[in-house]
Amino acid sequence: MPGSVSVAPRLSRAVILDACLEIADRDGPDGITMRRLGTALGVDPTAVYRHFRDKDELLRALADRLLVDAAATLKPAGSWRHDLINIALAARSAYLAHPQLAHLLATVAPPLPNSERLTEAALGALRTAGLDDEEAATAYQVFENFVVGSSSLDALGSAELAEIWRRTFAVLPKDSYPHLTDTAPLLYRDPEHVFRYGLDLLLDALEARLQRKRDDS
Amino acid sequence: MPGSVSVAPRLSRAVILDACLEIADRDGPDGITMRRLGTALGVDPTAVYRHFRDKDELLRALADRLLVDAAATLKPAGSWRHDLINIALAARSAYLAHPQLAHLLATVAPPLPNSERLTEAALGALRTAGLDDEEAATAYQVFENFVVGSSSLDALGSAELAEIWRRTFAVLPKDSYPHLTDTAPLLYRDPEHVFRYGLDLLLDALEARLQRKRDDS
DNA sequence: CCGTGCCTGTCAACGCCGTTGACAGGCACG
DNA sequence: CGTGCCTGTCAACGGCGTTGACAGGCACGG
Repeated sequence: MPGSVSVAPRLSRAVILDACLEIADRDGPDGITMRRLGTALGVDPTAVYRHFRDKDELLRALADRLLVDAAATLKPAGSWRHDLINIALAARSAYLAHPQLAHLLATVAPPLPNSERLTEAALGALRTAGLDDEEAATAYQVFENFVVGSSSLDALGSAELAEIWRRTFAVLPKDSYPHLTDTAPLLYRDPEHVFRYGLDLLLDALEARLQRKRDDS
Repeated sequence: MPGSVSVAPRLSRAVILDACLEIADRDGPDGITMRRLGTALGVDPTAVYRHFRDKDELLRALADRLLVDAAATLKPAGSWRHDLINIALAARSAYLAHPQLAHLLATVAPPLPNSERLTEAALGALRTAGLDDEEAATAYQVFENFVVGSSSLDALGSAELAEIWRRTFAVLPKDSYPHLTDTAPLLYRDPEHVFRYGLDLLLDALEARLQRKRDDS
């Protein structure tokens, strides 16, 4: 009786991943459940196992899919600084497009083809800027940690959560927490601005180091 | 029959949290399960609910406990730069002491008293450095994102995982991934060094801004 | 034309999870 | 002595990921 008349139709990795995105956007990341996935697809939950070995592989594929757009928009911008900014913003937008899945991106193990393309571009920018391999590798990891860290933290911090923190801070005793009570209203207001500010700090410092290196020689 | 002779003994929040730490170190973060917790404590799993409303509150308490040591070692070091370095290292060590729980620290909602003490200290350092409230708040968030992001990413990246990434990179086609294949052996080798390098970059940039601001006036 | 075998979806079941509600014993206190 | 709270027990709920046996449809070789 079930699936009786169906002639050609069936699942595919793409269809399943689409359904995952819908569910994640609607129910949050923990809403992605084999059973719900089955219901959403009008299919027995275990049918998914014909296309993905297990939930882990499913989530890995989902993570890589999130980076497709980011990797696609990569174009050299003329200066290493602008290249890095573009890469950072592209990666960040992938994280924030589906905030519920950001943690996934930070967690997941290789291979993640589209992530590799972003890494390549960033490393290229740093090397053409003038850093030797050793320092380029180090600086890249700082860059990655900052972009991935900031973005996934921003993704899981909602406006409500920010409000909770501010309230918590505002209520602290003013004499033992003078700075916190003073600046509480200013915190967690504009993650985008914080991100740009931090990125500028990092790039400024890198430029200064390159300049100093040039002066030395 | 069970618990027959027991006169005084019982659970307490502290004992439960100790057991959580043991389990997490042994079985990973997902190993913290009410049932396993019960077994480890020689007690019915649901007994824990007499001390914590639910697992969420338990994990929040656990997260705050991880920060106790970090908050306890806070001492003004004489310069805002050293203060920030100390705060960063203290927070980082809390994350890395129980790597399995790092993600928890980044995720958990307030109140987290010991986290608030760290925030207060960092904000104080930035304000005494000479930043106005607005910029101090922004810079603090950059600082927080960098420290928390780097540390929790480092915590979940093991030596084996790093090796997997390096291998993945090394195998990529050299003509489309020239930079990645060149520098692959240098990546993910020494997170501690990367962290210090990144921290220095941020602090250098802040110092430069302060200097420029001083020159302007 | 038939038979064989793979591919894909179905179904029932396993063991784990967090959490609830009713229950029971021990202790403190009036 | 009685009362009531505090804490641990127990059975049960629904949901989870995953497995293995099963069934139908299609492609392909004889």
